[in-house]
Amino acid sequence: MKKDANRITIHDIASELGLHASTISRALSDNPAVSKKTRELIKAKARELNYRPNQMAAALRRGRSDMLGVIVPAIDRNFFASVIRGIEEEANVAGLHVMVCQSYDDSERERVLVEGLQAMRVDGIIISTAKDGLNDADFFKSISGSGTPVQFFDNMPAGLDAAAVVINDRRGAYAATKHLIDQGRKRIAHMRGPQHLDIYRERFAGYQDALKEAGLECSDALTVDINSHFDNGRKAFAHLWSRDLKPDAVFSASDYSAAGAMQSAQEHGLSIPADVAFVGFANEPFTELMTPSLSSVDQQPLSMGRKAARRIMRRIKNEAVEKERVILEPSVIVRGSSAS
Amino acid sequence: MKKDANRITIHDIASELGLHASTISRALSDNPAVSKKTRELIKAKARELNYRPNQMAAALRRGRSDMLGVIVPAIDRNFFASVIRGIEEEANVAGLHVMVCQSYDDSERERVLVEGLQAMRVDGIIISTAKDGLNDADFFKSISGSGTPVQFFDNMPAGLDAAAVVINDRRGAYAATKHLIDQGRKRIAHMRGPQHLDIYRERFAGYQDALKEAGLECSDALTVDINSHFDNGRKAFAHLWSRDLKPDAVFSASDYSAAGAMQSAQEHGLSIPADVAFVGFANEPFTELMTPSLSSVDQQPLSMGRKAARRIMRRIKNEAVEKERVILEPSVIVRGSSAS
DNA sequence: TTGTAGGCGTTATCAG
DNA sequence: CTGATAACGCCTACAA
Repeated sequence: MKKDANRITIHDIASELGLHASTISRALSDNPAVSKKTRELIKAKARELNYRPNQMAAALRRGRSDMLGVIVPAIDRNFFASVIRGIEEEANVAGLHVMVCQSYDDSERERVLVEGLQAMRVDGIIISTAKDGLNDADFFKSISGSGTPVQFFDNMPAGLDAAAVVINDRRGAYAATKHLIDQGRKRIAHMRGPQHLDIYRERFAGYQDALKEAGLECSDALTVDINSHFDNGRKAFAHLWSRDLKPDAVFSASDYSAAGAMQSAQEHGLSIPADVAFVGFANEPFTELMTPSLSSVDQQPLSMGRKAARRIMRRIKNEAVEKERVILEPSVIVRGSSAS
Repeated sequence: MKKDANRITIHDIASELGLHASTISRALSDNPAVSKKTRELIKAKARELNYRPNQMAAALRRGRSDMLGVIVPAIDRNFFASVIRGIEEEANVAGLHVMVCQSYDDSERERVLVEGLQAMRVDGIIISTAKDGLNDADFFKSISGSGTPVQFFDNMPAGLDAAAVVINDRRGAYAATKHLIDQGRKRIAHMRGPQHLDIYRERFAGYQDALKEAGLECSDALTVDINSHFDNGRKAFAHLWSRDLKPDAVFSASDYSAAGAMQSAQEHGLSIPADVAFVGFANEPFTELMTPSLSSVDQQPLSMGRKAARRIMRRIKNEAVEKERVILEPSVIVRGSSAS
């Protein structure tokens, strides 16, 4: 019975060839000090024995793991999946592995994940923090002070001066609202995300910017709170529509809520976009599949992931602490829900 | 300047307390041999120094990493995201970490990922294989013969006798088709996935089963090949509709293709489900958001993930090689696209 | 060009 | 109950 490949070490190869383990190590890492002949001999034997280098041992010895940890609230949101794809693209060419973890928007779990990744000695952590409002800037300060570089993207704890790649949420919201104004809408409602989070406060502010600029009223009666879920958006629209001041357009800080709202509007017998126009946020793929298709704000997730990866990889190499924020510009994708 | 938490070891704690490293190790792993007093002292000091155990060193020493590797084609398909959630639920209670990787349906990349996970000495690999038809049963045989337990789910290389959790694709397809027949449909088309993959052959077979049972013809003119993408589904329907024999129902092996097909049907001025009814496969969340909402076959992804995790964890503990297949029963979710 | 030795941070086994 | 020691598999000065 052949020995398990997992258990085969450079020593096994060494003894089979009458060489020393250090030579094997050198040959396998293409150290020019070893002669071409023996190197090829060694590589052939390694293949024959189905040898797999033990990454943990190597990592322990070298002091780095060549692993990047990524923490996102949930991988089934296309935004996060795309960011991860961007990260992987960059990391893979640099020979780094990517460990993806989900916080499920639970800050407690998030802490456990961060500590777990640190325990694995990942070379760096890329994270969009949980949106339950319970995460703690101090915790992240202590982490980045602890030797593991942390790179934020999208969402991050308020009041933290750290490396981040974000989009200009305010401008995105402004542009979305402006687009609705340009379509002649006068009573534009906003379904806004949790206001304890920067990104949603910014989106609310951008919405207000556009209204003010156009001299439109910015009434509480046109604002409703949502939590990014479909059913919630449905209820939010019903709520909005039950008030005296009926909107002729809705800008939602979330595609999911916008989708729910659209469905509710249709159930109210409203025609879209004639009676009410809709714009969402995140440009999830399903927005294209709806009838009518849902306009949305694109957040450049791929580019966000690539930039985040590049930046943290630079920091890993330089040991430098670069704290700037990279700010990407979003764009409004106009579809059937807001244009005839 | 405080030492980086990442660099703090049990030796640092030991010297600060005038104890030996082995005592620290025991205390931190709650070994009852150490006195309550010193244990608490040690734990306090560990917290104070912000100590993080080095998982790699521990893994190296113990011979296991407490990590599970998961490889899926893409994480942004809700089916896979849900399976992963199921896996995480089970793994986390057992104290295992989950490393998620994406093959992007590229068998070459998949091999690299498998080897990478082996190099990390993950305790086991859970995988749904790439659908490019280039994966190699022999490769996986050699892997599972190499000491790393491999647990398949959903898709796997043909002709491989290995542990797997799958759904009864044939029954799912049968039930979906039967549902359409029960709605009085006579010319039911099938948009079928790549026939080099077991799962899609099974779905095709289930479709044929239902037709035969009902005495309906199973014509080539009602079959069209798809690749699970939206645009492709669109073209597929246009193609189908350009033929002489027009279908009055479509069963698609993929939700994405079904969605594209529905859009194409609407562009042809057809009314759904009156003129043509649709049923997809996978029960992606967007199916509910469409107008009309798309009927689909649910694959029990959560349960699939949980079962896969439980089974591989059993194998890891027992060192036993259990090769049975677990087969889950799918169910048809009837929505507006196929019922009035 | 190859061999030797030491150590990365833990844990398991022996002693004491 | 605690201390000493060796080993997990690899890498890297340094020596030969």
